[in-house]
Amino acid sequence: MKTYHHGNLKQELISCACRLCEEHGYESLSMRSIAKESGVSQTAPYRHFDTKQSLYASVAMEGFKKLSLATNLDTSKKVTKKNLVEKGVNYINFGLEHANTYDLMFGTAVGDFSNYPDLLDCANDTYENMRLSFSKLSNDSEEVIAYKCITLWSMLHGLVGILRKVAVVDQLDPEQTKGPITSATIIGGNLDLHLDKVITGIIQS
Amino acid sequence: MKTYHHGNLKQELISCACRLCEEHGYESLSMRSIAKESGVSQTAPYRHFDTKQSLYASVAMEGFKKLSLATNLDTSKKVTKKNLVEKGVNYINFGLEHANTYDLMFGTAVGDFSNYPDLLDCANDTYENMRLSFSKLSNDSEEVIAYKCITLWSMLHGLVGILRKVAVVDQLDPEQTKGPITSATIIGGNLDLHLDKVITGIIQS
DNA sequence: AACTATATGTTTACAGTGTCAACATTAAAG
DNA sequence: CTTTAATGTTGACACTGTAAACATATAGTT
Repeated sequence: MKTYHHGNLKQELISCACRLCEEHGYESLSMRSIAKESGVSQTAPYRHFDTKQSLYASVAMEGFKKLSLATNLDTSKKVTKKNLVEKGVNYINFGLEHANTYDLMFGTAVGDFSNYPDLLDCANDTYENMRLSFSKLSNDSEEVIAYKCITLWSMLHGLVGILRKVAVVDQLDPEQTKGPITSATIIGGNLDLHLDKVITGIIQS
Repeated sequence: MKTYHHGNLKQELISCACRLCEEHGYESLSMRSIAKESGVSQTAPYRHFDTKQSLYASVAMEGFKKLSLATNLDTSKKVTKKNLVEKGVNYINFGLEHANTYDLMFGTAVGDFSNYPDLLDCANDTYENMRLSFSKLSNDSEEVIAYKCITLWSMLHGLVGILRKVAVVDQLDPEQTKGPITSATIIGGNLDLHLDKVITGIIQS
């Protein structure tokens, strides 16, 4: 029984877009394709999203929610270095497993987040948990904590980017003549150890 | 005097594409627009680029050449930590000043570099200079050097990404109630100092 | 120098895109 | 129950990537 009004179209469009983005990347995501996928006319999405970018924003927002779910620490309790390393591992894994969504969240496609207050809030939550984590770990001033946050986040974000560029990092030396450490080496067994080192350094800075 | 054959079309298409990419981002770059800009028919570019992606690859390659120019150290001489910090600063500046091109170089738009051997070579050069720089700095094994390269590159790459996300980092706390350190603080006077700390940590690792 | 093959450019065409305007139908508010 | 606002559809426009068929100039061979 098809009704003229869908009833829950916006939500379906978003989850549909999230799925397609996740699977094929946001670049191969079209207003029309999600409309078709949702069994609705080509221009129906425009009743819910002014522009394609604002749909992107919604997908990115879902991404930040998932990222928070996957990485946020319980900051009501005490936070240890081990917790922070765990958080880092989870962040990297999220970035690698949801690579296409991650691109949308940290790329330029969405544009200025301040145009999408809800999205900004979600991104804020992610950052805020990291800030709180550091503040539960030691007695640093807010300046130092902010500094450590940026340093760690950069590190994690960069690692996601570089690890994904297997094409750049591993293929740089396809025959392994110059050194056996590839991104796979770090991804494989040594990620914890690597992050432990890095985070130790940041904490002490 | 318009001749039927352009004479140097491929090069002009590339430099045209580089300029447009630099100015407006690769997403707003079309085969047809660069054709028009070069005063040639819509499909002429297809005599030189099988696909839009292969044009992207050429633009990205130019990017890596420029990146190497801006950041490569003279590895015939001894390399100091100071040199490495300088290299880092230059890398960050390149990433921020050529943000749009940087996206193309490190994003997913080009796809697998191994489809574009010339591009792969250029990316290789960039990495190779970093490898050599570390190897001229100390007597680490190739494993350790590779590890340090990935760590530093991740750090730099991540910093470029996060610093650009002023929307994420600064706007996370627009009113500066929680901490005065913003991306601007690091970009401003403290980038050298920051990189010095980070690189010192990497060298000692 | 004449002829041929190849590289390079043009025209035309097709399917897909974002987005707008005009219209249709339903649910909500009075 | 009537009006209004929300939600959906149809049709259209300008733009995109790219393929096919055709045109012209350049390079190579006799």
